[in-house]
Amino acid sequence: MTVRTRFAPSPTGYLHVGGARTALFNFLFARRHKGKFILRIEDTDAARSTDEATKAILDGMRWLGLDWDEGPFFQSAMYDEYRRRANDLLEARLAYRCFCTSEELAQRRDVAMKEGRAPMYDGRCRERKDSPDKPYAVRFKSPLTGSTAFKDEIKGEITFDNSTLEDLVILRSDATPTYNFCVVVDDALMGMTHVIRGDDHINNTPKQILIYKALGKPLPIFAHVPMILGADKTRLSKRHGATSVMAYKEMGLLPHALVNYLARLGWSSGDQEIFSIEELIEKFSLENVGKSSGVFNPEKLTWLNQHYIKSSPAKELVPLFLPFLKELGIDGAGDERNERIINTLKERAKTLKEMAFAAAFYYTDKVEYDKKAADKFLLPEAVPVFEALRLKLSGLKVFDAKSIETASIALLDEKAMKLGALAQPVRVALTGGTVSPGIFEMMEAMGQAKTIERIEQAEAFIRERL
RNA sequence: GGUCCUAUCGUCUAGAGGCCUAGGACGUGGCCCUCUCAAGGCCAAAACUCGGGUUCGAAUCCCGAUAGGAUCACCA
Repeated sequence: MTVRTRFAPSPTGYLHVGGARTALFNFLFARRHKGKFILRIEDTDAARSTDEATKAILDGMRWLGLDWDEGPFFQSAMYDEYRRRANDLLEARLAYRCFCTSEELAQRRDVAMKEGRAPMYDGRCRERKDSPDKPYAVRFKSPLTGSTAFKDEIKGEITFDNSTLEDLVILRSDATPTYNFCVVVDDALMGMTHVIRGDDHINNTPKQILIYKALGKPLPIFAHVPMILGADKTRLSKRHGATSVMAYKEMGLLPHALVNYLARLGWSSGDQEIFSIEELIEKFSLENVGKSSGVFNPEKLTWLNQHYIKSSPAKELVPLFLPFLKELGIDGAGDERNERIINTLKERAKTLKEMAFAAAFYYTDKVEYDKKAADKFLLPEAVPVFEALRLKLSGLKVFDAKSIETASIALLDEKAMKLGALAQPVRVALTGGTVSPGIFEMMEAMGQAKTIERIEQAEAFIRERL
């Protein structure tokens, strides 16, 4: 039997990191077993579901590279099917009509809570023979005795006493189906072999198993993935910083960095930290998913991002980098220096956004000098050095880091200077500040004409200040 | 409150009864390298929640306590 997994978000907001990890695990598991990964949108809550949310989720999935093989399917398009199945259960007396109103139910719940009892539906409509001409909901008839157990692929054997399971509503009084029913009908009809989802669904599982049985459908294998927590060990939320997948895109993260991070949050393969997507697919297994919840750690994510920026060819980084440059008002598209520029910055940028920020000086016409930097390094005694350097540089036929370095060292020898005495003033002349890539590689990336022009500008600046 | 799940460095984790003086990674501190900043290299501090069993032997198995978390809708 070919493996079929699914990711089934409800379109009530953006794709958050928890959902993304669930999607990733489903994706990896399906790919690992050469199966299918299906996307299904659970939009049975008409009031809270939006098209924007659906689009945001799809965008997030695509950005992460979690390609689905079938779907997206929408539950809202399958209402007739759910109703048909609910009626089948009604006819088979595996479900019944409940005429209690929401108000009555709420009131009984309050009383139960007050008296310290479990706020469960008391089943009073279970054996009703009359059928008043009133609106009704359809309730699933849950067994009163015995227990329901399943073997979770991650958590192991889990058992529930049926007496703790209530008769849940499967069709509301407006004839719309409810979640626990839809999931089962869909997963059964779509032939899911593995249901991999957050462990907040563990408590729903026995109810769903009972419905599978009532429907006469085979059970899938269940795997409940632990939650992702914030630094204070409570459920991850906006309080803990960005939770939206796309927010990480905007911060300048590489999608694979997030994928790698998410994969390692709750899953491991020995001591390995860095995984290509192929390795993830090859090595992923449910048995290596941990049982306990994990804290989302932005620092480690950043480290991975830095790692991938560092090790990606500049060529691949260019198209990802340009939009961030654009945000700074710089259109770098088509600049043939882009790859060289990125190469000078790759090792010192944690994010693409940071990289764009650090790269801005390469593209501007004139640098603005940082006050402190200029005061310290753009001094009169630098002028003759700048002039000499300029002369050397303009004589270079090949303007690469190596030649520039050779020429510069020669100059230092002539002037009996140390490199340190040259580097900082040049750095300020070229970038306006005191922090930058190494000056030789930087000059190469900047280009001969522009480098010389900047040194001239610095000389002019110093003269003006005299 | 009922039910369910979980418990190794601050964090992510390795660990499938002796290979554990508990390993790796992020972060932190120190040193080295060095034209600034990074990157890199080396070193360091840092954990088996507690209590009972089982066993010749337990981080690993069992029970209990404690602590966290999840869930209890005509939401998904």
